[in-house]
Formats: sequence, structure tokens, C-alpha cells
Amino acid sequence: MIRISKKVEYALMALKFISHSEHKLVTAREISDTNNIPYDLLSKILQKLKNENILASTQGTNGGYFLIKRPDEIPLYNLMNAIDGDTAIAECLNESTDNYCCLTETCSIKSPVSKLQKEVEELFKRKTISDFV
Amino acid sequence: MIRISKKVEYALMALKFISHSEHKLVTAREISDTNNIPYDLLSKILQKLKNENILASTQGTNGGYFLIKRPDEIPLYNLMNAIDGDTAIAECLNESTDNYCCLTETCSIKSPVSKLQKEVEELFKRKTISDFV
DNA sequence: TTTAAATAGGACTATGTTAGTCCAATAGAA
DNA sequence: TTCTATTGGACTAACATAGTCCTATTTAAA
Repeated sequence: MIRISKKVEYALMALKFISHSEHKLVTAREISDTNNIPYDLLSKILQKLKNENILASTQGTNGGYFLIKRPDEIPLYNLMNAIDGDTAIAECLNESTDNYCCLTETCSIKSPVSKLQKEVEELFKRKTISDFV
Repeated sequence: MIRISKKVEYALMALKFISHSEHKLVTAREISDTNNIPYDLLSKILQKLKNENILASTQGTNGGYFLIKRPDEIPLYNLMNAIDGDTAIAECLNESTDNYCCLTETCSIKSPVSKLQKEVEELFKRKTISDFV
């Protein structure tokens, strides 16, 4: 099963909402209420988008979030990486060394799977947030 | 995270092994031993490939499995469906009615996500087992 | 006709991931 | 000082995946 996570869906909905908003700043509460997204979960997601320099925020009363990149400058690939971490389609394709695959010696399909990985990656790099807003 | 399951990886390895074998029949044990795949798990996978009319089998001593389709006639998409069930990239895109998404009314991204779904699907339909053997 | 080798298949468990919750701290405007 | 908002750590619940165990059933060979 190959699936984009609920968190990424929520992120897309949030970014759509923010990019359509007339106000300078949009609060997590607003987004949560209008899109039926659990508030606490959404907060975490927005923070990750901030850390990835997709959003910026101001705290305190009248605070909120705003976009600091144009939607067409944000590949879906980056969004997914920011939220869920690695996007490798198979564990063994992960760069991190602590994810050593015990089949390394005998694996007969590593090369074609890598190729598939690249094609999926390209698809998700081509897609940007502007395709969703 | 978007990922093909270990089961699908095992299926690809098994199909590669079978398609390269000189013998008419290949046993689950042979495949399991030479590829380091857990025997019981592999058995289940081969049975599913049989139900999907990718493999056929004969039981009993000297029994085993054999391919009944050419690798280039088996889209990766079908393999994944046979083994893991639905391949929708988002829950809400599932056809089955018992998978009702509670965001249906408010979901703002259904249409672009559907489009992405189609593109991913096409990629996995284009790829066939012959790309892996 | 017995035995061994093989597929067939149900039920169960262990582990890991995802989604979601709870709580406390910090920042800033009114 | 109080209220509103982001920040962020820790935890829990639910679910999916991977793997195991056990018992038929089928068939060729001894």
C-alpha cells in the first residue's frame, strides 16, 4: 500500500487555506475549525512547516502564520519530507546507516527498485503546492 | 511516507527467481533459502500470486510453482493490489463505501489529490515485472 | 500402503507507525 | 496582568505490517 499520510493531507489543506486568506496572519484555530482538523495535531504540522521555511509565524495575541514562499516554489516532495521524514519507497533505499537491510547481500532487486524510487521522487518533485490550492 | 511493502519486495524477488529458474517447478523452500525470505510469509505471498493467476502450482512431492504469465504482462500495479489490497494514495479515494472519510464535506483538496492518485497509478501500471527480473 | 515433501490456509503475535491527546512553557498585544 | 497565540515535550490509542505457529490436504516415491 502506498499512501500519503493524513498529516500531509492536513498540511495541504492548511496551506490552501492560508494562501486563500485575505488576512495577513492566519491562526491554527481558524484552520482547524474551518477544515475539521484536530487542533493539536495541526499545530505540530504548522510548526514543522515553519522549521522548513515554508511558513513564518508571530506569537502572542493577534499572532498567526503566513506563507513565506509562493505555492509554486514548494514541491510536494519537500512538504512530505518536512512532515514525515524520509520518502524512500523501500527501507533499504534509506541513506541513514542505522537502517541496514539484512537482505543486502542477497537482494536481487535493489537496482530496479532504486530506479522506481527515482521515478516516484521525480513525480513528487514536479508537483508543487500550487497544484493543490 | 510512501512505501512499497516488504511483501511486495519479496514477491518481486520470488518472481525474479522463478523466471530465471531452469526447472519447470520451483518450491517455496528454494526461494526462501536462496533469498533469505521467511518461509511462512513467502508461502502466503505465493498463494496470493496464484489466486491472482500470476502463478500456478502443483501440490505434493516434487510440486512447486511456475509462472503462467510473461513478466511483461504483469503490471506492478496488479502485483501490489494482489498482495496488499487497495493502492489508493489517500484513504478517502478508496472505492469501498465502508471507508467513509469524515472530512468529505469540508475536504478542500479532494480533486487535486485524485489527480495525483491517477498519476501514481499510471506509473505503477506502466512498470511491469519485466522491469525487475 | 505408508511416508515424506509440498502447497493451502486459518489464527495468532510482535513490532512499528500513524494519528491524536494532554500538558506546560513562552511570547506579545491589549 | 490577563488573554490569546505559538512552541514543544511526553504520552496514548488505534491500526497496519511483518512474521510465526499449527493443521489440513495433495501427491510422488519408497
